[in-house]
Amino acid sequence: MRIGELARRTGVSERALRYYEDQGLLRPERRPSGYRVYGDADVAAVRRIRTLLAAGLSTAQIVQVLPCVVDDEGVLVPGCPELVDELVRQSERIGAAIDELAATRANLDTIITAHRRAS
DNA sequence: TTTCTGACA
DNA sequence: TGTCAGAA
Repeated sequence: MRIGELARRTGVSERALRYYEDQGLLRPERRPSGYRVYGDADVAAVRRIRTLLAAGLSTAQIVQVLPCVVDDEGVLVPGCPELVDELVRQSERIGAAIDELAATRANLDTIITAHRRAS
């Protein structure tokens, strides 16, 4: 199928699909016309890419992760142990970011409260 | 009509 | 990522 159909079947824009290729996430074949040709497997691949992206992984990480991830009714099961290691660190960084934001909000709320009481 | 590449009031 | 241009 060409990019238009893949876009419809995955709900991902053609622009994004070309971007994924630039990042090495997808490697469609090329027709002599230059048109990209995708296989049915790419529909699943795009879905995996989307969920990985939604999990906060960078395209660079996904390039390495993709080959070691296995299907399972929508849930992605990482196959490589090295990968799990990196994902754990990724999760820890998110946790740290959440803590920092919470602290920032606490400070902000203190200021807001002070303003209201002064008004 | 569809897709391609490159570029950005 | 959207979107527009200019070409195939």
